[in-house]
Amino acid sequence: MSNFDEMDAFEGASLSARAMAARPQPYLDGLNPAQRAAVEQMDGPVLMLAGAGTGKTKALTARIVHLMNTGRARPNEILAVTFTNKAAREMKTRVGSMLGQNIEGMPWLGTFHAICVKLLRRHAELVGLKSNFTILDTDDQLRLLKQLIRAEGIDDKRWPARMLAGIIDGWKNRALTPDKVPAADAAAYNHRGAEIYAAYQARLIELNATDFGDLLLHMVTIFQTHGDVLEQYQRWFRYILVDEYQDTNVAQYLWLRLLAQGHKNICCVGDDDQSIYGWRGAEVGNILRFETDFPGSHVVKLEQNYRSTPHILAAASGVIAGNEGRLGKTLWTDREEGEKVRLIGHWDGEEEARWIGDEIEAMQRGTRGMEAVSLDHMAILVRASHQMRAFEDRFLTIGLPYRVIGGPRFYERMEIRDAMAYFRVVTSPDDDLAFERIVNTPKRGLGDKAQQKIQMTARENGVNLVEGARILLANGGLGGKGGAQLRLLIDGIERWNEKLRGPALPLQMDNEVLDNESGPARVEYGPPEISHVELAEIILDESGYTGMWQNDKTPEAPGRLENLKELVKALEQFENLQGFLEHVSLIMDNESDDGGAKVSIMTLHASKGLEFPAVFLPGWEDGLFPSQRSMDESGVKGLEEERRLAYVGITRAEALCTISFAANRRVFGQWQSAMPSRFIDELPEAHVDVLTPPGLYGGGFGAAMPTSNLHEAAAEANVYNSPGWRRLQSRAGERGVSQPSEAKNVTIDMQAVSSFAMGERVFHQKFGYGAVVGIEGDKLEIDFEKAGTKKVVSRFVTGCDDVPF
DNA sequence: GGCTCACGATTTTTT
DNA sequence: ATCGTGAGCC
Repeated sequence: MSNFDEMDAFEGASLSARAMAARPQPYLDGLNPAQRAAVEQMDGPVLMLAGAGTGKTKALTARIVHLMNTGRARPNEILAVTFTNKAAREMKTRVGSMLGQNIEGMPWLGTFHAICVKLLRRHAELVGLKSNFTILDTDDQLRLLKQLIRAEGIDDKRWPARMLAGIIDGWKNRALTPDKVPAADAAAYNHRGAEIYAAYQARLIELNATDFGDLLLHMVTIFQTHGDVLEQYQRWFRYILVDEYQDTNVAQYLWLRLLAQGHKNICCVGDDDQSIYGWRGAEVGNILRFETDFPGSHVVKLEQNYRSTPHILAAASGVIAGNEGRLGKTLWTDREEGEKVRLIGHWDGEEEARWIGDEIEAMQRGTRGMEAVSLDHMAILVRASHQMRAFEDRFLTIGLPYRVIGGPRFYERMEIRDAMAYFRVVTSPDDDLAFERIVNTPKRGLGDKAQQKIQMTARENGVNLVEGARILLANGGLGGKGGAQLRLLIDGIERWNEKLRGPALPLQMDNEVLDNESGPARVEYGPPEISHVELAEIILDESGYTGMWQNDKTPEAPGRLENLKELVKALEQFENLQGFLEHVSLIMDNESDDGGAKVSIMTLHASKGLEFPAVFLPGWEDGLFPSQRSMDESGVKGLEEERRLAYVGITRAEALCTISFAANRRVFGQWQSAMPSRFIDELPEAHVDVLTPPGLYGGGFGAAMPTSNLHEAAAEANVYNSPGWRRLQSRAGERGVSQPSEAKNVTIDMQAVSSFAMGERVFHQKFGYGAVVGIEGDKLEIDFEKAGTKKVVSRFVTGCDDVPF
C-alpha cells in the first residue's frame, strides 16, 4: 500500500483528515477487503459478522489501532468489551504489538464484568453499596441462599438452593431486579422465588457484597435511574467495540445500548452461527436484531476463511444450513482441497476411544507418507465432560500424553478458596461468608452448635462474626477444646490484621468528572511492615491450614500443597492482598501448563475460538449429541443450538476432521444403544469419507459402499446390537483385530519392560498409592488404594520407599 | 462432633 | 459407575 492509495481513499476529505490518513497505517496491509471495510467504517453502528476463522480479532484490533491512529479517540475513550479474560488479554497484546509501542493502557478494554466492577466502585453508593464491596463466588452465593432458604422454613432437599441460584441468575441475566420479576415467573421455586430473591439482594447489600450477575445488573440500574451518570459515560466513550456479540444476554445488551446512545459508534463483532450459550442467558436475538436496534448501521461480513480446507468448510456449512433464521454467511477459502471429513462408527464407546488413540499414535508417528503431527495439534472435542473419561482411561493405559482443557480452574479449587477465605477474613473482618468457610477448617472442634452460638451472639450485638466470636468467648459462652481453638483463631485474625496495615486513606472519589487518565479511583495503601507475601505464608501456617494438608494422606494432598505454593507465588505480582483478591474474584482462569506435547481433550463449548490441524469429534449419537435434555427442554431452539455446536466443532479443524459414533455406550452404569446423530445425516456426502470400522468382519456396515444415505450406512450398526455379537466383538477387540484405518507396524518395545516388582508399592499422579498386582511388558496392573485396579504404563508411576502397607 | 452409609442426581460454564 | 450430600449413628 502506498500513501497515494491512501490519499485517494480520502480524496475530497478535509485537509486534516488527509493529513491524518497520511500517517503510516501498516496495520491496514494484509487485511482483505471485508476486514478493511470493517476497520475503516468508523462512524455509526457497525455489525461485523465474522464467520469461524475469518480473522475477526485481526480486524478488531486493527480497528482499535485505526481509531487511535486517525485521532478519532484516545485510548481511554474506547470501550472494548470481551467475555473472557483470555480474549481481553489477547486483544491488549495485539493492539500493543500493532502499535509497535507500549500503549499507555486501554483502561476500558476488558470483560463485561471487569469493566462493570470499575464503574460500580465509583458509583456503589447509588445502589447502597460501599465502594470496597466484595464479589462473592458461586460457593458463597450458594451458602448464602441456603441460609435464607432454611430461614424461610423451606425444605432445601425438595427445593435445592442450586435451583434457586439458577433462577436468580436467569433473572439477573435478563436485568430483572426483584420488583421487576414478571408475573409469569411467579411460580418459580415453589412460588417463593421472587420473595427470596428480594431477601437475597437485601442480604447482599447488608454484607456489602455482590455476586457476578449484580455487577451488570447494578450498573444497568444506575444507568437507568441516574441520567447524569449515564450521560457522563455516553460522552466519554466515543467508540464502543464488542466481541462475541452473539453471546450477550439481556443485561449486557441493555448496558451496551444505553452507553451507545451517545456517539452511536458501536461496533459489534460476532457470528450468529456460533451462539452456543443460550442456556446461560445469551440471546442470539441480540445479534439478529442488530440492524433494527441500531438504525443506520453498516453490516460487514467476513467470509474468507483462513483456517480450514474446503471439505471441512463444506461439511460445516451443510450442517448449519439446517438452522432457520440465520443472518447467513457463506464461508469460502482458497486453500487446497485436502482430506474429506472422515466418518466412522464403532461398536461401543471403549472401542471408539481405542480407535482414536491408535489413530492419534499413527498420526503422531506419521503414516502413508504424511508428515508426523505433533500431539499439540490434535484435539478431541466432546459434547459432555463425562465423555472424557473413556479417553483418559485409554490414554493412561497406552501412555499417550493428554491435557484436559477447562476442568476445574485454579481459583475454584477447594484449597485455593479456603486460603482466599483466610485472606478475606483478615483484610475485611466483615466478610462473614469467608469466616464461615474457615472457622472450622482445619477442624477446630467447632461444629454446628458452636457456629450457631457465634451467629446468635453476632446477631444480638449487631456485629460481624469475628466480633461475635470474640464476645462469645469473653462471656465464657464457649468452653472446652472448641473454645480454646476459637480463641486461637480469633487472636490470630487480630494479629494478622495488625500486620496487614490496613488501607491508608482512599483517595477522594470523584464522581463528577472522569479524570483524564481515567483509571478507576485508586486507593493508596501505607507501607506494610512485612510484605503481603510473607503475611500470607504466616496466615496459612499459623492457622494450621498448611499443616492440615501436610498431615493429609490422600493422593491429592501433595498437589494441593503445591497449589498453595503457587498461590503464594502469584501474590508476588500484586501490591497487596486486597489487590490480589480483587483480581482473583474476576479472573478465574488457569493457563499453567507443563511442557511436552499433549493431545487436548475438551468440551465443544470450551473449544470455541480454538483451532487444531486435526480434530476428533466422538459421540455423535442422538440423545448424546444432540443432547436429549437440550431438545426436551428447549425444543427446536435447543436443537438449533446443538447444531451450532456441531458447526463450531467441525470448524475447529484445519486439515483433518474425524467424526465418530458408537452403537453402544454405558450411560450412568447402564448399557444403552443409540442411533447415529441426526447431524451425521446432514453432512454433505460429497465431502465425507465413510471409513470401514475396525473389528467388524468384512466391513459389516458402511464399508465405503455407495449408499444414498450416510445415516443408513452408519445405522446398520444396530443390526448387530445383541449381547452375543457384543461378546464376539469384545473378544475380537482383545485379540487386536481393531486397527486404525492406516495400517501400521506394531512393534512392541520389549526393552521397555518395567522395573517394577509384583507387590511393590507405587505412586501415580492421578490415582494415588497402590500395589503392583500384575506386569505385562511395560504395562502394570495396579491395585490403587482409592481408585481401584487400573492398567497403567509404568512410566506414569513412581516407586515409593514406604513400608508396604 | 465426627464418621459411615445410603440415596439421588448426572450438559454445556465465564465472570 | 461415581460422586457429593445429608441423615443417622458412635
